[in-house]
Amino acid sequence: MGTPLPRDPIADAQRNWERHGWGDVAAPMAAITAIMRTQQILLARIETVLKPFGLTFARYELLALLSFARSGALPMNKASALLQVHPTSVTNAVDRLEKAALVARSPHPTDGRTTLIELTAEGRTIAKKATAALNSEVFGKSGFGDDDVDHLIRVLGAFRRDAGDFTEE
Amino acid sequence: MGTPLPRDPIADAQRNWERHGWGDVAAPMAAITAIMRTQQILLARIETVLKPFGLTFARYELLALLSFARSGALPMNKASALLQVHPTSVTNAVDRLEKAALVARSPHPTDGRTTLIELTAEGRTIAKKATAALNSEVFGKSGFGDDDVDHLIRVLGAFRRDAGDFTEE
DNA sequence: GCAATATACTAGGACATCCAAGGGTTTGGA
DNA sequence: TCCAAACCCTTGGATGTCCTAGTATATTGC
Repeated sequence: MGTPLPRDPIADAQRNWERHGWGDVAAPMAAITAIMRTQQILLARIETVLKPFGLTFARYELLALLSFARSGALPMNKASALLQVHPTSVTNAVDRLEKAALVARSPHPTDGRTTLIELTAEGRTIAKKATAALNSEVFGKSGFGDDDVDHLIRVLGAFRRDAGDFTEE
Repeated sequence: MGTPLPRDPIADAQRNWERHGWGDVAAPMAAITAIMRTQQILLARIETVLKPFGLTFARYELLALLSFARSGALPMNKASALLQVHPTSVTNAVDRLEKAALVARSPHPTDGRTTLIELTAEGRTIAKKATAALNSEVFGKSGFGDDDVDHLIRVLGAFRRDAGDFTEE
């Protein structure tokens, strides 16, 4: 946080790994560490853009997901699966979004265990505005070249598939 | 969390973006979302490997950093800068590592504002063992091909530089 | 049909991250 | 010299993530 470092700390770490005889895994270590740090930077940008809307990334993701659902509503367990987060994280996000009147809980018509989450009118409006802001301020200014974007999607997609996120494609 | 999805949720999101007329930023959105999810998967793997050592990734990073320091000690603000996290996060990590007797705080010899963090003998031992475990269980099995690793390092390195992480190189 | 198993959500706890503020130490300009 | 500004660390608060249990509802199998 703060001023730029004179040198890339991850490149330094990679050199340290090599110097200690772990040259065979130094590069993957550096790549993985770079992914962790890049995520941190991107998350900070996203949170900055969402803050004026009273949203965090976790809450925005849920809103965006709901806004694309055919019926406009989803069971919590479905949201948990699609967002790939723990069910309790969804409960947490829904609690806060409900308090902000952006979503509403309703009982599932046939399964008493299930709770449906539904966008309110205001939730839909906020979702649309927040998406527009993210598109113009973050996704539209990622700094990645088109080729790099394609490469990232392909490589990370294969990684996620191998990790068990999904099966097809 | 749990069973694989039948389809890639990020690819679905990308299609939704395109369907709503945001085709110009759909690909970067997908790439960024993939980075977020990949980080989540990698972090989970890392935490699993570190758990037997009583470490989290944040604490491990600090131990590893100290183990490469010439003097074996670093000021907290230096650690904060190199790890690229908020100073309070370092305070938090040091508190817990100190409680586990893996590091020790000591006053800076000439600057009364600064606190030095130093590895204990046990801290050094644990750091070495944890590094070996991560090397064999995570970095050595990343699933990324050599070319992909090089590409990630290069592309994410440029991104981090542009984001202001560091200057040279 | 009823008990055993499985599923869905929530409550409580451990950790991590950041921000805002506060108290102590140094530095630097008037 | 001396006080304001800058710097360093810690505390307290808000969020998010996960895990472990616990409660309620469904489904399955005998």
